[in-house]
Amino acid sequence: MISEHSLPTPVRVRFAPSPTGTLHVGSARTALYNYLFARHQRGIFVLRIEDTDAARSRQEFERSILDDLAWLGLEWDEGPDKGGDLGSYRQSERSGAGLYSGYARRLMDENKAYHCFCSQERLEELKQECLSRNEMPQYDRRCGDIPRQEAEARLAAGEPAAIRFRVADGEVVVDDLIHGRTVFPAGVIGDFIIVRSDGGPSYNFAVVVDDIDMEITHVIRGEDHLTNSARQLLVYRALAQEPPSFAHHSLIMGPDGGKLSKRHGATSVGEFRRLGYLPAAIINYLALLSWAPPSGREQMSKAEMIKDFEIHRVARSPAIFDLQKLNWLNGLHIRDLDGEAFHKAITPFMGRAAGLASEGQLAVAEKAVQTSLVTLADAAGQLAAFFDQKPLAEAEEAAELINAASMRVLELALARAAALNGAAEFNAAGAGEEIEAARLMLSGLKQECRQEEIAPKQMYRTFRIALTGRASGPELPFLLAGLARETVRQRLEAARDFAAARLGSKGQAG
RNA sequence: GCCCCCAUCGUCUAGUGGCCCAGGACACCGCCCUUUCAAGGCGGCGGCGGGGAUUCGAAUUCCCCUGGGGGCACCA
Repeated sequence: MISEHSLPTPVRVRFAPSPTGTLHVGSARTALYNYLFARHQRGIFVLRIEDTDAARSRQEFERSILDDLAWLGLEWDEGPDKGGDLGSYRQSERSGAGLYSGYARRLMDENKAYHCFCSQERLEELKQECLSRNEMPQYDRRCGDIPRQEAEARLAAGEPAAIRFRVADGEVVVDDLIHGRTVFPAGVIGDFIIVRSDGGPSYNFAVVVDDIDMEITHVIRGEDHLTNSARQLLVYRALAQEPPSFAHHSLIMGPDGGKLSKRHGATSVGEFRRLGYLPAAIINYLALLSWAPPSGREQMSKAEMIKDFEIHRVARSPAIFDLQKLNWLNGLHIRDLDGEAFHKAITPFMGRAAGLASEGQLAVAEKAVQTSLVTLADAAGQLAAFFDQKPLAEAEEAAELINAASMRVLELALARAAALNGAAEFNAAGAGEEIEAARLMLSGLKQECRQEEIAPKQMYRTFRIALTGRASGPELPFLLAGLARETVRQRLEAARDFAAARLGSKGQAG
């Protein structure tokens, strides 16, 4: 038994997205598992861009994928923007440098690959034939026995040709770190293309060459690649190279059990970012989607995940994406942020509040919402009380102000409000003290009301409605500290006058 | 259709033959705390897909069925 610590080769893993779209949460999870595995083993995490599909690849997608990965905190050690000793990390550049052709020539020379001149149309017919015979579609090897000289001649004459890998009979065993041993009969695989007729390497070929050149030791990717792994294993064998270890994790499903797609809501990292999710919560949730540490802990920091992550503990079955649990974790991580970090995180979501408010007011508002947010984007709604007072005449709740007790509360409150500092008069550093002062003022007022036999509940409710025109919102001490002293006075007076007017007319009518 | 993978509460999971008439978390419901809404605390509801076999004993091993997922490109 060899212990992990005595493994001679340093672990090298890679995340290899193709820049044909933005970073999906499924891909992000693949990246995360690679990252956690690498960091746990003190290995190297490589980022490689698989852009051999020139028609679909776009520069802007590459940039956005890099952005999202960085935002998630999955730093890579080698990559297209960072460089590294083992070559270019963009397949298009590697192809341009001729890195694949040498390997392809070698396979040709050893008769392990051959030129295929079949047309797209013939291939399509072949597929339909197989299907109609209830067989797994595969190439019939028509070009497999064309003599080398004849092939060269046709090539020289300008006939387009792809290069196919000759799949030998037998079986292919994928030894998987998560699934264990799975066996594919080679017969069902069929000779696959390794070099397209345009000269570019196909996926299954480029990946193997890159992984060899980049000395990748472990390939961690989604289960949708299981059959690709079988093909790639064949290429390693043909090239007489030691293959890496494989691990295929399950895929993420939508709530209805089907493939996770846009109709289920947000699916890309960028969308979650804009919706107000914290990167810490996203990677925490994604990790939990099919992995659990021995401790059973749910909320974890990145460092804790790195410490505990072990690939063999990743579950084998598909996992359904559960937004509610992500929401729960997001709330926990928001609450865990210290003042400065929360300020940084929430600022982009403060909307017009940021421009409207003083530094002191902003500081109070932030303290007021941090304990109750699910997403950062929820802040705007919760902050409305600070900035949009519903006119009392329009507020249904204002009816509760029209009675003697409420009037009395407003009088007493008005008398004490003068002693308060409003947020216009202090800065962020003083926010805590002012909130405390507001708390004190409220408890004094409560005592006073008690003596006059007014229930605290009524006092608080009256106060709240008078200040905001609403029955719910941030805690009163925050509201009091967060509004300018002058605003507090005006609103209390307006409420008193409002109530007095209705009470008076009511009296006259009766 | 063929090949491969998977199968514990609604959801994510713990569980590697006896510690499990199955534990935790989210969600849901109730109670408590409380100036509102949250948060927090406490409690409740709820599951080993079915059938065989092995065994003194099976969620755990094997087989079959069923169900779900993935793959079957000159896409990655």
